[in-house]
This record gives sequence, structure tokens and C-alpha cells, in this order.
Amino acid sequence: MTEPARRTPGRPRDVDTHEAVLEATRAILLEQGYHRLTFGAVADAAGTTRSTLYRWWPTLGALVLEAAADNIDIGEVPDSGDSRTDVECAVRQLIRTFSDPLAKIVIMAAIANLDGDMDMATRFREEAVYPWRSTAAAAIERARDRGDLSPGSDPTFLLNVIVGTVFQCTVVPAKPMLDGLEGGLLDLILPPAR
Amino acid sequence: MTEPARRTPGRPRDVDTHEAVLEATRAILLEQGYHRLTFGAVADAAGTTRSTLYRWWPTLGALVLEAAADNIDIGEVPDSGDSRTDVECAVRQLIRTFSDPLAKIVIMAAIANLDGDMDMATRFREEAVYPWRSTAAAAIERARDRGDLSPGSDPTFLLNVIVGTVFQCTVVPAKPMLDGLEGGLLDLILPPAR
Amino acid sequence: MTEPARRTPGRPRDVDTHEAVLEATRAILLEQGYHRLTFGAVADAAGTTRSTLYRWWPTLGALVLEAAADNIDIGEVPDSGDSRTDVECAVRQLIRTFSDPLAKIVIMAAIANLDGDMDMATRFREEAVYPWRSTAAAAIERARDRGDLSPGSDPTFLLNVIVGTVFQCTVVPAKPMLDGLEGGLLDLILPPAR
Amino acid sequence: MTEPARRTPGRPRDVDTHEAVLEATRAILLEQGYHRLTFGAVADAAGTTRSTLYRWWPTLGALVLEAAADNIDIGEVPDSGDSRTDVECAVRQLIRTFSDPLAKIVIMAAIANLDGDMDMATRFREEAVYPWRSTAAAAIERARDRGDLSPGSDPTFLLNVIVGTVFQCTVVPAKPMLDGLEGGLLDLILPPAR
DNA sequence: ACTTAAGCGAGACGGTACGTCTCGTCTTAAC
DNA sequence: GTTAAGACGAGACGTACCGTCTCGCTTAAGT
Repeated sequence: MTEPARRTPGRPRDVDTHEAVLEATRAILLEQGYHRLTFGAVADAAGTTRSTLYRWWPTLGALVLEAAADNIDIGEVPDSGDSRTDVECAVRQLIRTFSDPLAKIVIMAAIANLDGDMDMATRFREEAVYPWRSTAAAAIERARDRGDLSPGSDPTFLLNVIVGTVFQCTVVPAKPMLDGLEGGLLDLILPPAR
Repeated sequence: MTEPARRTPGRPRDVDTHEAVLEATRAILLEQGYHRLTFGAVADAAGTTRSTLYRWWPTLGALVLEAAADNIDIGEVPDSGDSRTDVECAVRQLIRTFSDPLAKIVIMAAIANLDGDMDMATRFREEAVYPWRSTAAAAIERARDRGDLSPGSDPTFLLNVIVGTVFQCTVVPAKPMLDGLEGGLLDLILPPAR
Repeated sequence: MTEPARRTPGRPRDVDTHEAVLEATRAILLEQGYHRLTFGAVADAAGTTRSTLYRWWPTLGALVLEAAADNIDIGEVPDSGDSRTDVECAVRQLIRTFSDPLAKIVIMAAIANLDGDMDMATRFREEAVYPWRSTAAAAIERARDRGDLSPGSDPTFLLNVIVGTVFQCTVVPAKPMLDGLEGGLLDLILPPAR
Repeated sequence: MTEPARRTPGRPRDVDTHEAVLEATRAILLEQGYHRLTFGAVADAAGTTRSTLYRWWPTLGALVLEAAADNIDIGEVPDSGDSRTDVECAVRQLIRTFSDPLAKIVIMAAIANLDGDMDMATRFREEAVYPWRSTAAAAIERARDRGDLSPGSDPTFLLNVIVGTVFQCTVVPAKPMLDGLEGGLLDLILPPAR
């Protein structure tokens, strides 16, 4: 009832190989970094050949984004009815994601390719950045509508504060600086009752 | 008293070539991006050869950092006696620097090379990041000592807020989002008198 | 009486496709040469797929030989009773065949594959070379038995003279050199009465 | 006094590598045939890399022609004053060359590339075929002028008889057929005194 | 004026990765 | 059982940079 079970002709894609490639990609990214990620290296590690990789992933960026899809996905921010709870949820999810080693590597690679492989940068934005931004923006707007923000605060600007600060505290430094990050951000954005 | 004017024997370095290389580097970075910056391309554009480049710059990163030194340097934050004036000065300088097209490219390249060409990342941090951070940190600490910050604020954290937010508003988006950036940051860090 | 019309089970071979493949092979050979003849190209031109080609022709050589069978076949040399008439017939048939554009291409491909695709070279010899050689050899031997050859001439050697000379005058040069070829050869082999 | 000893700037070509490449080419041709001759295989066998090969030889054909230059060169036919001696010399040199295993392989490769890599075919003609043809043609014309040929014989045609027959007796068959080849050809072209 | 030492252009070298192409084999669904 | 469709491992192709090297010529400073 879910699937009409309609199959296309031709030999079906080899799912084992597919998964082995993604796994090899993750391994190389974590162990050697993006600058060592090579079609040849991935093919060798996955026990397949470059031809097969090129068939499915036109560029390294596409491969990376698919391999790290789970690590990059940020998820939902439910409407709890309480402003602080909502924003806290959004911030926490962001911190968790940016603290993931694989996600860090992918984020830096995406930034590195802001020029050059536009494909990767664009898809990264569309698949990872925008969804979270719109979700978090909704939470912040709800808070504003309840009057919990500093008067005159622009939700988009606050979003940039959150993302930028988390980025600066987690991705940029060699050792993440997580102490007081979550609380500090919340206090900035939702000034505690005076 | 400054220099005994003691010269080494042999032909002195060709300053015209030196400057032409830096200029060619800047031109390629601005016109084609970092991923197109190649020793060969620079040599051709500067009318010299790769051998000469390799003699003076061991890596592309070193070349970029020297070529963009002026664009990356952020400068001093004098002690004006007024907290808001000091922090405003620091923020404004950061925004100005991060808005420079060449600086943007170099910053992204440095982040991209956080793995890989450690040399560039390290030198970027030492030459561009730390000086500004320590200067700005001093300004913030002065503000804290005067009691102008929200109580309990950590100067290091506030620095990350500033850098991260400015980065997020200027470098990351295709079009910089400068509206309200300076004022918004100051209001966050130095809560206006109520 | 000719065939019990005994059919094998399953779908019969698609004769239209079969003929389309041979026609496509001839077209590509004539228009683009042997080095452009590719299973993929033939399949595309014939409106079928590579798998089908591989089922019926194990190698390009087999495909070529079947496609050019008519162009390569040289035919009979009847015993006319007159030595010169017999040898003239054999030489003329050889010249006609070696002048055929498709045959030229196939002959060169066969020689090219004297190493490598032994299959093609061998089958070419067996299907095209030997039949003509034995027929022509018989004609020459009849001439020798009638005393019409130069005394001491070896029929096999004369065969090589004929084949080699025709090859050299038709296949090798960009423009065939047919003037006086037939007559010249006959005069060499059957010295005119003095 | 012979050479101004004027050297070009830049690192001089590595003659050891150069010779190793040619030697490796010869070895592969003899042991595995032209269809196994690959830039990669040559590079490996010569202990160098494909890049270096591509620097000097744009195509496999160019490499083959240089590697086999000595084997292909046919040499002079001096004017001895005697027709039979001259033609005998030309024929003997041709037989010797066509009997050389490496030359056989190269000749077949050149024929195979009569379409396709025109470069090789053309250069083969110009470097190997034409020189011998013009030398041998001169010898035959001297013989004609002395009245030693059959009356009415065309020197160009006789050249084709010689080349074609030798080709047919040496290159085409798996085992060369040299018995009586030289004498047979001479008797055909210069009819013995009657 | 002559020596000396470094700078510079030219360009070859061994590597490595790229992205494309064809090969021959294979696995499915439809006919 | 044949066909179309198409994925798969294999491996050669020609190009582009890399970082290193070996040259011959040039340019001053020091003798």
C-alpha cells in the first residue's frame, strides 16, 4: 500500500557498495581531513573504483554532503509554549551539531568552497543551514511576539549572533570552548528578568 | 644605530619582481578566488617563474598572508576612557576588515586550511587573529572593570560573540548584512542604561 | 525436406536487429574507420544495446568479418583451358576485392591485429585468404604444367608476388595505383612469347 | 670548431631516462606487441612517469618510431656500375629490414594506424618508406637506362612488386618464407640472359 | 678589474589527482 | 530465451599542478 513496487529496468544499484563508499568517505574525512579526500582514496577504501564513484557523485562535495547527511541534519524545534525552552532547544541542537567532528570538517569544507565548487556550498546552505535557520527563526519570532526579547531586537540579527557565536566557540578553535556557551547565549538574547 | 647597513654578498633580491608577485597574487585572489591561485598562475601573471616563487614562499598560504598583510591587519584600540567608545572602535575595525573583499577571501582560505596547510592557519591566527583579540579583550576588560557589562559576563565569551557575529554577517552571506550590526552588537554587550 | 522447422523454445533471435547491427558496423567502418568502431557506437547506431552485441559477437573482429563477408569473398577461378585467361581472372578478382573500400579497411584491421586479437587474424586468413590462394594456386599450377611459366618458377612464390603487389598498389597508398597493374603482373608471371 | 658548444638554459634533458624509455618501448613491443604498448606500461618499465613521456612524445606512434629508428632505417644503395648488383643490394636490404622482429611490429602498427593516428602513418612513410623507395628507384632507373629490364617495365611498378612481395613473404606470414625470395625477385625484374 | 655568491629565467623530473572513455561482465524487468 | 536497460570493476587516456632539481646568465659587494 505504501509502494506500488514499480521497478525500473536494468541492474539495480549495488547498495553494499553505496554504503561502503559513504562509510569510507566518513572514515577518510575523520582520519585525514577533507584535503586528503580523493576519489581514488575513497574508491580504494571502499573496495570499488573511481568510475563507480563518478557515476553517482559528480563532485567530492556531493559525496561529502551525502556521507555526512545525518551528522549535519539539525532537526525540529517544537513550540513548547515557553520562549526560553524553545530558544534553548534551538541553541542546544546547534551546539550539538557543530560539536560533531564530522560536521565540523564538512562545515569547514563548505566554507572553503564558497568560491570554487559552488555546488557544494549552495547545497550545504539549502540542506543544512536554511532549514535550521527557518525553524530557529520561528522560535525567536514567537519569543518576540510574547515580548520576551529585548525591545527592538531583530530576529535575523539574533540568529546571526547565535550561529556566529556557536561557530566561533566550536568549529574555529582547536579545542571547543563550550563552558557557559549555552547559558551565555540565552542570557544575551532573552535578558533574564530584572 | 638602527642598522650597520651590512649587506650580504651576491645579487640582491629583485624588489620589482617581489612586489609584482604580491600584486599578481592579490589580483588572482580577487578575480578568480583562492582555489584558482596557483604557483604557476601567479608566476605567469607576475612575469616570473615558479622557481623564484618557491625560493621565497614555501607555500601558497605564506604567499597569501604576505600579499594580504595590509588588508588583514586590524590595528589598535586606544583607551578613550569610555567603555562604549572603546568597544565601538573595536567592533567597527573588525567590521571594516571583514568587509574587505580580499580579507574575506583570505579568511575563508585560512578556515579552509584549518586542516591541511597548518602553517597558513597557524600564522593567520598569530598574525591576524590574536593581536586583535588581545587588543579587543583589553577594551572589554576595561569595560567590565568599570561595571559597564552585564554582570557575570565573560570577556572571552563576549569576544567570541563579536567575532562570530561579524563573521556571520559579513563573510558568510553572499551579500553582507551590515544593517544594525554595529549597534546591535553594542547593545548586546553593553546593555543601554535602563 | 529442407528443414523440419524444428524451433527452439523461447523468443527467437531478432533478425531485424541482427541486420541493423551489421549495417551499422559497415557504416561506421566506412565513415569513421576501424579505430572508431566500438561496441557502444555500433549499438547506438543500430538502435540496440551492447549486451545484445556481446551475446552474438564475442569480439569486434567477429563482428567485422561477418559484416564484411560479402566484400571479402573473392570467388572462383574456373579452368578455361588457357593459362593467361585463368591467371588473368584470378588477378582481376583480387584487384577488384582489394579496391573495395570496406575490404581495404577490414584487411588493414586484420593485419593490425596480427598480434592481439588473434581470433580475427586467424579467421580472416581462413575465410578470405586461404580460399583464394588455393584457387589461384591451382590456376598457376595448371599454367606451370602447360609450360607457360618461366622455367623454375615456384607457384607459391608467384602467389606472393601477385598478392603483395596488388596489396601494395591498392591498399597501402592513399590513392590506388591501378594503371598497368593487371597487365604488368601478367607479363611478369607469364612471359609473353618472344 | 665543430660546435660552438652553445647550451640552452634550463635543466638539460635526462639522457638516461630518455634511453631507458626507448629501451622499455622496444622490450614491450617485442615481448607483448603493439596492442599492449601503453604509456603507463612504458613509464613503469623505464622507471619514470607518464608525465615525462607525454612531455616528449605526443603519441604512442612517435615513441615507437623513435624507439625503432635504427631498425627501420634501410640505408644506401651505392651505384656499383652493375644493374644486378645494385638491385640485389636494394632487395637484400629490404628483406633484412622486413625480417627484423621489431621492424615487423612497427610496420604492422603503422599500417594499422593508416586511419586513426595519421601522424604515425605519415611519419613512417616519410622516415622509412620514401627514402628507400627513392634510393631503390634510382637503382632501377639506372638498370632501365642500361637496357637490363624487360622492355616497357615501369620502375614504380617494379618497386611495388619488390616491396609487396617482400612484405608478403616476411611480415604477413607467421613464419617468414625467405627461400628463393631474393633470387626469385631478381629473376623477375632482371630477366636472365636468354 | 676580478672574484664571489646569491638571484633569476628556464625548463626537465618524478609524483599524484583529475575527469572521461571503453571494455567485458553482471543483474534485473519486460516481452 | 531474447531484449533493453543499466550498474559494475578494470584500466588507459591526456591534462594540470605539485615541489624539486639542474642549468646558464646576471647583478652587486668586496677585494
